[in-house]
Amino acid sequence: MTPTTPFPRHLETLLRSCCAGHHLRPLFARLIVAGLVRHPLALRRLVELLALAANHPAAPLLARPLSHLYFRLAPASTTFLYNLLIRAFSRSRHHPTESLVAFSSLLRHGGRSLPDRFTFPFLVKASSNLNSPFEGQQIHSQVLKRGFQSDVYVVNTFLSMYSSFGDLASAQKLFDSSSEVLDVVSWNTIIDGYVKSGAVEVARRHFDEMPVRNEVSWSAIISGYAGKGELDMAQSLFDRMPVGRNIVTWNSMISGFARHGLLPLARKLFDEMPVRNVVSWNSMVSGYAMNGEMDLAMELFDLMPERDVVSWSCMISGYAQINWYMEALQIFKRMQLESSVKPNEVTMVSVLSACAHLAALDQGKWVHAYIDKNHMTLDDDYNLGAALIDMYAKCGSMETAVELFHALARKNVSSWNALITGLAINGAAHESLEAFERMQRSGPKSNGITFLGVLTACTHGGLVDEGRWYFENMSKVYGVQLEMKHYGCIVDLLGRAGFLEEAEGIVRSMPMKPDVMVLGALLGACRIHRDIRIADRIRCQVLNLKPQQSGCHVLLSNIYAAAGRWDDALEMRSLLKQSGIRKEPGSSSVELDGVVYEFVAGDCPNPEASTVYSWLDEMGRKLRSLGYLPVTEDVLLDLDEEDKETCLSRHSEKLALAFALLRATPQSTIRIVKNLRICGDCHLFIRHVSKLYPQQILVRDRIRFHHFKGGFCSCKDYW
DNA sequence: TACGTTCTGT
Repeated sequence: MTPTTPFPRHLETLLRSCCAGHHLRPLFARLIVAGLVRHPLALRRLVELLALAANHPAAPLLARPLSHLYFRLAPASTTFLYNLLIRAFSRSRHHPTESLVAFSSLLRHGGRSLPDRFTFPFLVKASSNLNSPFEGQQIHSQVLKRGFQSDVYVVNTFLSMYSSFGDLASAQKLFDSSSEVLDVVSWNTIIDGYVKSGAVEVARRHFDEMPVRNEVSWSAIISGYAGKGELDMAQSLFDRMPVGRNIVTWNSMISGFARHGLLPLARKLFDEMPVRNVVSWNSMVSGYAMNGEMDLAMELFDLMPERDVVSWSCMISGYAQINWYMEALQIFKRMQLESSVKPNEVTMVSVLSACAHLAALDQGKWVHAYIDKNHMTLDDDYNLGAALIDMYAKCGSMETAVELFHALARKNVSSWNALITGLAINGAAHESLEAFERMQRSGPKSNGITFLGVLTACTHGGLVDEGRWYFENMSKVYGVQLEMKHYGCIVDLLGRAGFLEEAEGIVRSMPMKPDVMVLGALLGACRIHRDIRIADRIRCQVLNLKPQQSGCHVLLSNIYAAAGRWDDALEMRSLLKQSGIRKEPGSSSVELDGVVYEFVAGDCPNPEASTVYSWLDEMGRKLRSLGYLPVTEDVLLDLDEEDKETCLSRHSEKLALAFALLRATPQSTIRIVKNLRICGDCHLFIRHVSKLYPQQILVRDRIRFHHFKGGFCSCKDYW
């Protein structure tokens, strides 16, 4: 069949007008019936359509059957068509593997068609997307067999591939053995490879040695120094660039300054630069966001002439990082309402994290549906799967989280970690440890975060011996290095269980200086067990901490207050005041019909206030007649008993509970999230309330979950 | 068809 074979006009029109959607299959059927499916015109258009299909939302459904259909026709096709196909799939987020399948089909069935110099770059792109060094090496050996070693395009392609895998040894080997053909792109590629793997000095040696430099060489080495925080060096290279500085070098400098907290310098460059693009704006906005300066970030964001998905993601993750989760979700909402920019995987990870922290299950489910509808993959490098598991776990829907985990095609460390941690915070300590053991047998190697989950499980289950064992064997048996956070966990575990001296011993023998979390865990234990001696002993260390985090000072003050040492308590408070730090106010949130409502202690938003207060008062009376006695010993102000009770009855979690119960249907589950730890009285109160109401009540505090039902709590009153 | 800048979290 040749291009001159007549092709019916109506089929040709159909072929041209067909777009990569569901019409492809019927079109195929008609071509087969007409005996024209191998016609060069049909094949060419077919591959173009496949190329479209590869990025089409329906691609996961279409791409595979279509490509298989295509392979049946393979003997008739040319290298050119194969390359089109390979390129189509190499760009596909969903099926980069199909590229490799197409390649091996070309090798097997290509007949006289052989891979050419254009075949390999696409293949390499696919294998980089797959993060598959093995396939990459296979392809490289094919290249060597077919004598492309003197083609500089092909060489550069593989240099870039090895660099992207972080395999600088192979890259360097190829570089050295290709010295005849190297061009400036080869040099730039290997320089960037070293920069990306953190070896700026090696990159610099190549940079100094290279015969000819272009703008890209300069921006690569500058971004190397800027990214590492060697900003003086970056600046001096930037100042003496012989070829014209371009936007990319300016942007590298801005982001270098910004990500190392030198915001005024970054801003100065940003203001001075002659032309800005969206990346310049994003670098500046993300600099502010990364450093917690969300007001400035927002100010600039609002001024942006155009915003892309990165701009929006910066703002969302920025708010999430300073724990302003409601604001993060609001920005996401704004993104959907006022822009045509589509969220990507990174956006979704940040949004899910915000939903998780707010226990905003309805919104989390919406995001899940969106991810499915847009065929985002759950097991890629962004760990969307882990983010979803984490979201469901933190919303108390552990069953869904577990189902999701099992449904994941590829499970990596993050997915296992999300499962283990999820089970741990939901009080399923044994299941969590079982999951960990399964992971050892048949899963990926565990990392530091895995052990945070394991130790958390032990803490919440009161499994002191197990916790000790895992802590002691973490590095010996599992080869995972102990970090500050693990010390925090073990101190919490031992302290909570009453082994305060042992916990204190660990704090004293730590190889690093204990941080807020570690000392806070010990102080928390002192508070639970009313141990004022240890609190006194570590008081100095606490006061030496950077005062930014008020948590420890507040805890100390509370410990003194609980022991009746009001003077010491006041001293702590005034210390806090002097340094201008404010205690993080207790707040709780609850989601109803997809809307998150937030409550601060003693302050219920109108118009519900009076109903909420009278419900609480009435409930307090009712419960007291059923045996509930307010736990006033945790009230840390110097008040008389009655005032203490009033103070308790306005705690934020009680306000949220009242608000939710007043509106909820009997079938609903009430999810309350508190930013601090639930207090003893609220815990007791809610346990009693759960006897009177059919709804399942979940309270997630800073530490863990409490599932209340029928007068009991899943934590068995141990927390 | 190959090289440089911006966004994830546990």
